[in-house]
Amino acid sequence: MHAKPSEIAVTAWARLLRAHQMVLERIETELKAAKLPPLAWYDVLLELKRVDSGRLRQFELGEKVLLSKYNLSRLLDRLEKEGLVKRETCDEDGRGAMVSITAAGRALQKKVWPIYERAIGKYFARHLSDADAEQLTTLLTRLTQAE
Amino acid sequence: MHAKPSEIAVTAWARLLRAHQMVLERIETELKAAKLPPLAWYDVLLELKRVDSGRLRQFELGEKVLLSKYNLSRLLDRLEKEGLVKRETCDEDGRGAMVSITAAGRALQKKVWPIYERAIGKYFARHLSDADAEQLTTLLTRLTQAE
DNA sequence: TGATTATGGTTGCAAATGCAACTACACAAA
DNA sequence: TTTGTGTAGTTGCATTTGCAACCATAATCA
Repeated sequence: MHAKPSEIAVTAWARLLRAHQMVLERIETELKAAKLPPLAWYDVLLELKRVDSGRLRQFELGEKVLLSKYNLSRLLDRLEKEGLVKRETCDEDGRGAMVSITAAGRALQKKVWPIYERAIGKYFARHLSDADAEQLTTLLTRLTQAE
Repeated sequence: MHAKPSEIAVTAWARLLRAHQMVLERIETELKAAKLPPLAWYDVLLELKRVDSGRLRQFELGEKVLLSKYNLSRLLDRLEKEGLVKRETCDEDGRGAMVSITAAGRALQKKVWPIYERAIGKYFARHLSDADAEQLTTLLTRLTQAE
């Protein structure tokens, strides 16, 4: 059974929704103005770049970027069409696909980051001290802990 | 000019994205399981219900729920088709539309709330003390301040 | 082994979203 | 009055999302 949330908590949730919407919308607008692709593209490229091999099983990638599998499937279609990632069959698992980042993908990630970073500064970080940010991280991390 | 955000801040932003995605997805799933409409519907109904008159100019509503005008326009089409809101022409401004909540709209809002509330408890509030929630509210509110 | 169930991934179709262009009215200036 | 500019809201079209059904392989178990 789950207790009714306190009013305070409900307010916090409402604020989370609004803050997210507002900041994200501004950042996306900034990217668009710079003729860059949407954040989801960046997100995928970053997760791939982060691993040494530059490759992930599609479902692992999906877990990292929190996308439904059909959504990810089609996002990868688009990225692949642009030559940013490559899909290969997976040797260990006949069902699976390995997704790897290409040189063009790495290049795009590098190109987007400064603009994205600036936007994070402008619409998010500017309003928070480092101590604030740390606290926020702590609180939010609690929400994503399993169960 | 805007300073580069600190690493701490970037981490906080990343966590905000993930926490939002995760919690929202769970809550929406809960609503769907209860055969209820998506949160956006609730959001609109709630804002209308909140004002004494039960009526708002469409653009005011848009500001509250942070929806682009075309998106709101079509969301209202759907709500109106379901008899949850009513659009009337605005006497004071010939361009404008007044949106008012109907009895059915109020009823739906009332019906959704307990399920939504429970879900907030289960996927959000449960992880936070009241003090946490209050802090979170403070931090997030800073982000949505004008400028 | 063979039958069943679970997992990884894709796809057809319907609904929702984003963009840009549009209508209609309001307000201001000349 | 006319002319120009800004604001409220809608709409056509292309893209993206969501759902449900699907295919293929893996894993489980009798």
